[in-house]
Amino acid sequence: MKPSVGIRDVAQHAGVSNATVSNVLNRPDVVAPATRQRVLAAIAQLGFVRNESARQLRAGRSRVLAYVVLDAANPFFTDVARGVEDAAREAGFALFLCNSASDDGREREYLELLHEQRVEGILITPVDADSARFAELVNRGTPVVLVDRETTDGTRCSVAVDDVLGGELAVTHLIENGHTRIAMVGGPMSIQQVRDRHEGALRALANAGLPAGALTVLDTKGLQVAEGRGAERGWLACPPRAVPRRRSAPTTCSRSACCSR
Amino acid sequence: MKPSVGIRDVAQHAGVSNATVSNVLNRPDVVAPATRQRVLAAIAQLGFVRNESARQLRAGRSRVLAYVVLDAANPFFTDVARGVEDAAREAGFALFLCNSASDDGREREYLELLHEQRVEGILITPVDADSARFAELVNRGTPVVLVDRETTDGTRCSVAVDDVLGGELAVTHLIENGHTRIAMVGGPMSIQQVRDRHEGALRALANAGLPAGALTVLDTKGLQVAEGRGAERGWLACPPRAVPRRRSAPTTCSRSACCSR
DNA sequence: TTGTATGCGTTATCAC
DNA sequence: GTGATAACGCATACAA
Repeated sequence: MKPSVGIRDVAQHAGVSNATVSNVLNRPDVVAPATRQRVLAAIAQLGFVRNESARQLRAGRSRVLAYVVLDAANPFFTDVARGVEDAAREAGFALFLCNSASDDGREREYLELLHEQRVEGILITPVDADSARFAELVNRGTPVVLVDRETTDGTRCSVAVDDVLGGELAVTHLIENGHTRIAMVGGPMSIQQVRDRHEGALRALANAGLPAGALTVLDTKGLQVAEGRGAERGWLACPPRAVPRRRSAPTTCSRSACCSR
Repeated sequence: MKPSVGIRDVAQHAGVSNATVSNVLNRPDVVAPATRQRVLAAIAQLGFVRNESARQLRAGRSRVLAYVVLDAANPFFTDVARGVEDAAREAGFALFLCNSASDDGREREYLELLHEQRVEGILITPVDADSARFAELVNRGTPVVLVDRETTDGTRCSVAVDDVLGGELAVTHLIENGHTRIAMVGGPMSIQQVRDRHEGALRALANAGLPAGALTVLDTKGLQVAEGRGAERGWLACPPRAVPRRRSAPTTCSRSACCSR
């Protein structure tokens, strides 16, 4: 266990000042190529690793985002997480995943932790979208985005799949292929997303001038009667790939009807 | 966006010194109940949230662990993650989940980030268990535990399911119930875990004095031929519940043969 | 029991 | 292009 090598050690080893080392770390272009090489060599040789705590304390920023998922075992959320991660990476941010496991206490603890860590932003699929907790964070200056959830007053940032549009697209597709007797398999209707898809399906029928009776709804009550882990966790196997982008232009998901979340 | 309220603001608002505030935060027992209440009130009123960067910089510790999973969408890993999280919580640590997505580059980036963050310990199911990366971390003083993987020289810490024992238990169970013609459905044999289970199955037969021929192996080549997301991700649906504890006393998993990882 | 003073490792502002 | 130096916010001896 090496006695933590700092920026000063590197500086000394390279025969420069600590400021120069900091510069090759943060603004490599401002330091002479020769010295830069020397410093980089010293860094490699000493195995220096920048202390983020100190950096963050001084610099203010953290280059870290967090996504608090409702259930790390739900494929929907892991898919979204994957997309979030990709986007974060591209923007030069790292992503920490936290699993509230649908537990309000855990969620609170994680948000507190993330707040203390001063992460740059938080994505969350909350246990309760209307929780007062988010206001505090936002007031402190930490952006919070609700994922696949909305506050009832619609006052907070959120991204979500447009399930109405999803249902509409699916049924429109069938209609365009000449089908006139269509079944919607899904449920239970107590789930907002399922209701939305149903609404979309009906809208598609209306658009095509078909009677509402053309749609047979098969309520699977999936979440209640299915057995095994899936049911326990509140989902059934399904492979949606689309990841929501922003509120104003929701991504459509042609398979939206397959996933409970 | 409030102008970040610090420990000094709290102190002033409570009419005490910053040291006292720090004490009620870290050693509440050492400060007089009256002042403690006053400080706590000030904290609540001002909405003070301790800056972990500063705390960590000064204190050295971070109270954060990390688990780098190979595939956040694989139920096996989410199950393990859940167990890790529970244990971490109980010990007063928070857990950050990172998803390498079986990508060596991502894994490297996350380890670097975690190193910079000076997390207290790292659990990881690595892309390559023999990677030289772990030595660096361990040298620096960050404990690293391999999950469900081992180095070929067995030199590094690891926790893993004892698949040999799993296979043995499963087949022994069948034998004890009077079965003599047994089939093992699983594969491909190129996977270490599958081979281990097979070995365990054979051992069970031997123990019972049955010929090896009593076991029919049905190699499903699951990971290669299965279609859809599961295959893509390298797993098939399965519900193991057991979580490995420590190396010396591996948890048995009666369903171990159902999950590829 | 509480206050004063110092330093953690880094970044940023200046002179040089 | 580079070096000295002052914060950042908190924890902790040590003094009061």
